[in-house]
Amino acid sequence: MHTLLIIEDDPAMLRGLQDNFGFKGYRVLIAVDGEQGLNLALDTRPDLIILDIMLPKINGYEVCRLLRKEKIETPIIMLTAKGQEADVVLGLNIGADDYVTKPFSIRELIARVEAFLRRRDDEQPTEYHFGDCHLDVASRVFTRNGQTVNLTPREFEMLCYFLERPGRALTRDEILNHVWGYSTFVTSRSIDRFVTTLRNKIEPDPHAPRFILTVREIGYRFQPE
Amino acid sequence: MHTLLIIEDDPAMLRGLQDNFGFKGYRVLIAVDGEQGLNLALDTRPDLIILDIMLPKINGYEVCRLLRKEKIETPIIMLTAKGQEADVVLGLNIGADDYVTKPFSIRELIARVEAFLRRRDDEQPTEYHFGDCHLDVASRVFTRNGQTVNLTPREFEMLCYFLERPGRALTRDEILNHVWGYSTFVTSRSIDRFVTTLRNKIEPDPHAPRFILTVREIGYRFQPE
DNA sequence: CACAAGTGTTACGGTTTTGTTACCGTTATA
DNA sequence: TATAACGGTAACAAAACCGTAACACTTGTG
Repeated sequence: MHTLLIIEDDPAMLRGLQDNFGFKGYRVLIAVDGEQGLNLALDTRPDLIILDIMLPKINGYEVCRLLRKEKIETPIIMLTAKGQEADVVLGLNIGADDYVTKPFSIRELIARVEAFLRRRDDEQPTEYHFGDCHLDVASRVFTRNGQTVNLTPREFEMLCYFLERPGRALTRDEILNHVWGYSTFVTSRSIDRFVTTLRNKIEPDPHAPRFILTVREIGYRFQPE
Repeated sequence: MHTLLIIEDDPAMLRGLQDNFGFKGYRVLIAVDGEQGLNLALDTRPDLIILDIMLPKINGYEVCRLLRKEKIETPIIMLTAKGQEADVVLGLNIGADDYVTKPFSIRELIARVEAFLRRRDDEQPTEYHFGDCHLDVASRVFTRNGQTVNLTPREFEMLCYFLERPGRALTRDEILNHVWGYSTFVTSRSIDRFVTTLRNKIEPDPHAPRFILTVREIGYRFQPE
């Protein structure tokens, strides 16, 4: 499931977008001003951001610029009012990926959103290989040496999360947020436990891990081949 | 040959559409108000619906919504007058597949219609085999070992849905949306119940399922051979 | 009307999964 | 080397999850 962040202060517009995308099966997060939007984007790392330009507190351009400054590369579609063509150019320079001019057809917006996500999905494969392991996200099947090995839901999510970010040290907080969700009260020690069980299932030698490496004081890092 | 249903009250427009699509070799059904259109759609199950928004008796939005509520997944292309779009369409979860804004070029409309029909034809096989089972979608007949076995409507829809997406883990929400429709309040536990009865009808050993596999926390997966 | 078939909910029970805790070895630091 | 912080892991209790039988409700039919 994809997560969208919509940053928009007009209640009617917001409601419409929220309903339509919700109906389409997206998880929709909303923010009604720039500051809130910025924080939410940083915390939750949505798959795509729909960003109005006219916003209280921090305007859309600024939000966009700050996000890019933080190396957030999430696709951003900006909503511009009619006649702001010059702004469009500005927006694209700032790092937005696309813009849609109000009033727009919801179909068109949905089409563009889906185009981005499809592209992203193509880039982010639904299959991963490492060692003698193979993980198919769509069918949720994990095999090792051709034998399917059962991963529990948590284990599966965690492995996916690692595989999506190979080579990066992931903090326990990041892992918690992505695997457990944004509002749990789970101890970070639980992560360690799951890492152990995961290692038992995927590592050639679980006591001398080769794929899931510990980063002391930080968390873990998935090291491809 | 494909059947089109055109729901449109303006005689001139209707005439034009009817002629053009007739000329292109489609079977064209027409309705001049929402009520008639709705009934015709339910009775005849056309391959695609062209639906005007401004209609006597029941307006286009409502027709669209009611059709979706009845789990009719026929592609619907809506004809909107200029300026009707953003606000109204945004606020409603109507479920149309495409919009064309009047005035439009008939060529464009034809192109879109054909795009939908082509896509649909590519996607939809009408027969499936697995194990000693055979399902014929068109005639709605299911046989096992040559013996026809009665599937209830719900069971049938669900099996079809599984067969259309072999090997993929389907979430309960996806199943609900496709088998029960988009606006029901059916508990996802009901899915489980139907899976049980389906398994009893199609599995060699219902207690150790081979085709309909459980994907914990997610839903089910149909595993071909 | 009685009856049968289909559908959706509920509740029970077995199984799996999950989160915490405690104990222990390892590592960084003074 | 002593100490403290940190991560690995076994064990356990609680929770979540799914299969399924039982029941109630609706609808269609003779």
